[in-house]
Amino acid sequence: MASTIKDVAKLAGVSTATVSHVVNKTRFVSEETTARVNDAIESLGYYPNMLVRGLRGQKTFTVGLVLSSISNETFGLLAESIQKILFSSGYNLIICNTSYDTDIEKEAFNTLLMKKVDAIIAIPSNRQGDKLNEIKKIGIPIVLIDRVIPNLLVDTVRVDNFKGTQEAINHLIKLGHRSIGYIDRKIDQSHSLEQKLGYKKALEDHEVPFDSNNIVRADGYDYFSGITAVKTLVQKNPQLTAVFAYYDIIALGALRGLFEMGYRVPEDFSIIGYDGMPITRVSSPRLTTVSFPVGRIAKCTCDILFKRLDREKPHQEKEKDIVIVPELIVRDSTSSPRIM
Amino acid sequence: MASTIKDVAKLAGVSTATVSHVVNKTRFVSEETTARVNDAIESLGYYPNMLVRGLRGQKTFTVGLVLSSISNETFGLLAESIQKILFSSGYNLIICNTSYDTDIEKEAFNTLLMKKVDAIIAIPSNRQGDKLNEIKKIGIPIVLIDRVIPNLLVDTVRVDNFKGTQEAINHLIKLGHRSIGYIDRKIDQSHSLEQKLGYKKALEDHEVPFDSNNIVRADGYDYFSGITAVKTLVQKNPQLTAVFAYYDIIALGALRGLFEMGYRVPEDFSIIGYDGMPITRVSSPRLTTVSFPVGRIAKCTCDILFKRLDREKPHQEKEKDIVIVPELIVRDSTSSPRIM
DNA sequence: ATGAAAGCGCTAACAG
DNA sequence: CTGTTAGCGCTTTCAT
Repeated sequence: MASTIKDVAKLAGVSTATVSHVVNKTRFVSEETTARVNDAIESLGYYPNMLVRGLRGQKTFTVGLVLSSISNETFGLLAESIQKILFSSGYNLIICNTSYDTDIEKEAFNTLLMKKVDAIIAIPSNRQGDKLNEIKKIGIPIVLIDRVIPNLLVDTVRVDNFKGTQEAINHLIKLGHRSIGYIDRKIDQSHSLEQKLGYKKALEDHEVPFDSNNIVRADGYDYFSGITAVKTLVQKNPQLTAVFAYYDIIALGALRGLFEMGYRVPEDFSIIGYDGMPITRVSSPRLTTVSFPVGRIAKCTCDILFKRLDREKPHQEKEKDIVIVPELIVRDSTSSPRIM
Repeated sequence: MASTIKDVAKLAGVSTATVSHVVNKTRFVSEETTARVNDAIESLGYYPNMLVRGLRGQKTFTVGLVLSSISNETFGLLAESIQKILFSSGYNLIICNTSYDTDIEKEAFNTLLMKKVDAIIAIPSNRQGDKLNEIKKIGIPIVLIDRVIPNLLVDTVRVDNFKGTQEAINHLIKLGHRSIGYIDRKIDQSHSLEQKLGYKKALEDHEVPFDSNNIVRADGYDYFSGITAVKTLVQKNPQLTAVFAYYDIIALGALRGLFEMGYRVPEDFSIIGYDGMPITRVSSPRLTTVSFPVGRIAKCTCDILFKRLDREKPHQEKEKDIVIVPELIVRDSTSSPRIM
């Protein structure tokens, strides 16, 4: 039912070559012929097939994005920023949610390869080294966001989670906290390991002894996991006066958990989250957090991508490793501890 | 650099037909040959080109999704649900954010047509009737979510926003409120008009006079627009004791605005939002709202899609019009008004 | 100023 | 059990 270049050519009484040239303005066609062709296009509802175009001319103008979950507000914002930038340059985005499942993730990469995307952007799990290396060998540009994978040399835009967390903990220590809990990710990822290192460094710098009992792992990535985690933590260590969570949603859960346990925040307990999600402005008290600079990340990522996509020899250049330093956003969930 | 079926055929010493049949298991190939082909595939890193496959066999296994903004948590959740269902059936999703811009929206539809998607899912603005009619004529299945467009007969999965809002207002009236503000959308859309009708009906049923002064429009679709809107509204009408907002984020802004004006919620003022976003569980007080049943919507949408995509004559069947009734979620932002 | 035709990667009908 | 080949929609030389 959808019409093709042939239909247009026939109706306009010209060759397919002429139609092609009218559509792409790629060589001169007389005004009269152009008009006839355009009329035919209009009346047939002809839309050129970009996929076939990519067959000869290489590019498909499609980019794949692989991440765990787009309903995570931060990732949603990031995906949206990237999509907008790409779209305004004529590219489309195929988004694949992996739901934190390594098999789905691998399948996602495979599908994108079969869809012949021009490039892949990923926030992958750390088990995907082999697949990513394979993709790199095939010659598809890849940009990793906020992840570092051992033995994999690809373009990377990452957030300095070490510094981000360090600053957050510094803030707590300066306020007078000495017993600072830490809610960690269920399964280690490069970014969460960086965070933990930042936590340790801040303690060390201020000669606060590190105590592994102050660390718990949240069961999941949602609000309720945060509630459970903070309760476990505080029951184990009643002397804690503050807690850092690796992710805002978990921190908001912790806020709720503490509320349910009868603590007031920030009077009795301080909380810091991580990612600077818009939602943290809405909680009560508003959450102190560390920004995940979505806009800058999207921009850097697309800049790298465009460079790789435009050049003849996209792999001549050395791999980029852009590091973005996040900022501490101090709000109302942190204050000095009460004198006991 | 990416290898093709020819490369594989050459390396395995067979014809391209054989490779194709091995890949698609579409006719018997001897064990030995199969092994040779698979070895070649492996060592070349061959990924079949799905786009070209679609050239002959019709389908591209790609579906387009057009909506205003995927960073809206509700839409993010919806996009994610849809993506997951489609992916598990072998389809990919191209997501286009329109940023509430009609021109971008039109461009998005055009691009999807050129990408030869098998179907389009959209939550469009109400100005897109012509374009959608054109798409329908071309023969691409379309499913509209939560929007009704005049003079356009296509499959639709919609939420009964009339009933949803009616119930919300009923709830307020039963609590004893008589002076109920209404924060409306900046620009009318079918769903917001339905909401307003539900508001009016509830008032009418309880013989509460309708007063157009109780309605304001929020400037934008964000938190801060909610703050401004509620302030305008309350300054104009100090006798109000409750307010309904067409969208949770606006309601959360209203919550903040009232707080800044010195009102306590729900003691001095009741608020109801709309969409049942996860974020509404986190505010303080937790927001009473009307659920937008994302899971059911995604399921229905994909069911319709699969039916259209599987049949030989996908347009024989009559257009579906599925209506989903949302539920009122009563939480802590509503209570009886104080006796003046 | 325009057309004819080869070829991109793949599938499927036909041939053997 | 496997190969040959036409053709899908389009671009791009080459020709006129």
